[in-house]
Amino acid sequence: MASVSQSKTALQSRRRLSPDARKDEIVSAAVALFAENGFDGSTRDVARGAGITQPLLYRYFPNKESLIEAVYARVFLESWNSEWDAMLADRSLPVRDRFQRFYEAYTETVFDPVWLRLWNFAALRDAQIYQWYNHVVEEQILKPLVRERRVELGRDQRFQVSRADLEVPWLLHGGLLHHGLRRHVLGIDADMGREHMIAQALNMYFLMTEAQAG
Amino acid sequence: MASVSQSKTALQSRRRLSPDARKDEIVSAAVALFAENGFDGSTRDVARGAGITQPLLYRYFPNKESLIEAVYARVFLESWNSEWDAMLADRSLPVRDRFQRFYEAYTETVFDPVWLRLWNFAALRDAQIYQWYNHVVEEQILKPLVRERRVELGRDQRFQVSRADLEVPWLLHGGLLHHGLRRHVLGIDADMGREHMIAQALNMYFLMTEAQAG
DNA sequence: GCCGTTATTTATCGCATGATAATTTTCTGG
DNA sequence: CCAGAAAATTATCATGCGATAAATAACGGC
Repeated sequence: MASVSQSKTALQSRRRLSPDARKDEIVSAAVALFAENGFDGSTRDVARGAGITQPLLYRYFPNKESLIEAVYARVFLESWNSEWDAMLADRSLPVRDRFQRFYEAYTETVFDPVWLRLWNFAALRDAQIYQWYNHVVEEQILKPLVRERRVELGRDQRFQVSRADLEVPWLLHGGLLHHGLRRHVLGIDADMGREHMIAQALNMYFLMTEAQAG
Repeated sequence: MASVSQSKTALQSRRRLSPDARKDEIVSAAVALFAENGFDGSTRDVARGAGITQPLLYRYFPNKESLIEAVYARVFLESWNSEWDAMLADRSLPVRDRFQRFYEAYTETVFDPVWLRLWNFAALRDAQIYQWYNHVVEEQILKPLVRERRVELGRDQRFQVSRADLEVPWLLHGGLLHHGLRRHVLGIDADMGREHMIAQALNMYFLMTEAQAG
């Protein structure tokens, strides 16, 4: 019955992919499953999602932990868009506009339920990745915000950005992230308020820095 | 060997507690374990923490899910301190002072690693408890903030507090919670900045409402 | 078109899990 | 002080888990 064997091929996906392609599919399945069920999701369910048998997974990852690390890499390491750096540095626009645009793009990535859930699961099980990503946020987003705002206000730029300078930016950045989770868990409709929430956060920062300057 | 039986009694805790007391001990053990390992922590580990055997747990809870619900009740339902309502309503103090005090007390409870971790675990597995608690925060904290601030500014109090009025309060409240998690996961030292962070958040709200008023 | 490399599957292990039934032990009321 | 209610333990089951070894089958190069 060649037809059976063919329909079988058609149904249970093509076998014998290149190692790289197979690995990618496994990671994709793991991302989806772990985002839903947390990192305690089983390797059998990952395999089912990838359309393969469970032991094959162990040809590509020596153990479950290394699969989890691959998920981290896919979702967190690769989530930073290199265009964003240019956006934040573009002094042809006012700081407020730059960061409004940036945060609209950034939250489009970061408010994705998959990203949000994995982020929270990861924070609860692995302090290291949380620490690393917070460092990235601080260096790539919050410190540039403080610096660019100083430039705009014509203030002395010789001083480094201090811990105290970052308190308010962290408060607002955290508030936005919290809003993302809230709106996902509560099922808040579509985009209602995302841009506006960002605008409010920036409003407060600009009001605050203005008050300090004057 | 009566002495052996006695030392045994001393070591492995007294048997035959009253049902209520035993139940409380089980829930306490579950709170500690689930906060650390998430709700996938095993019933055997809960039992070990409570100093009992695992099947006994099933005399007090028909299944694991009902134990989890008991943990929710212990940590979330019972976490609201009734004195707080009085604090927020006490018009002998300026709104800013009232909420500064309140948030210092509130974050003392809510920045407890056990509370923070369980809260995040719960949000990821059970939208309902998250929804319920967010409603409590909105009704008990954020709406009172908006209303009392209106009174202080002598503005029209006939209008209900709208979704838009709550955007900024939510942003700041979320920012504070985020700060709590951050400081726990990153192991930030002691109380450094907690009061100051609260003051900053309130500063921004008051600046914002002042600007809108003027 | 076969042949060997290797991607993939089948079979299986040891262990941990949630849950149940039967047994034992402890405390209390008469 | 002892009898019985019930608190607690021991023994056990079925299932699901991460992981490994052996068998099979698909594809590329000659």
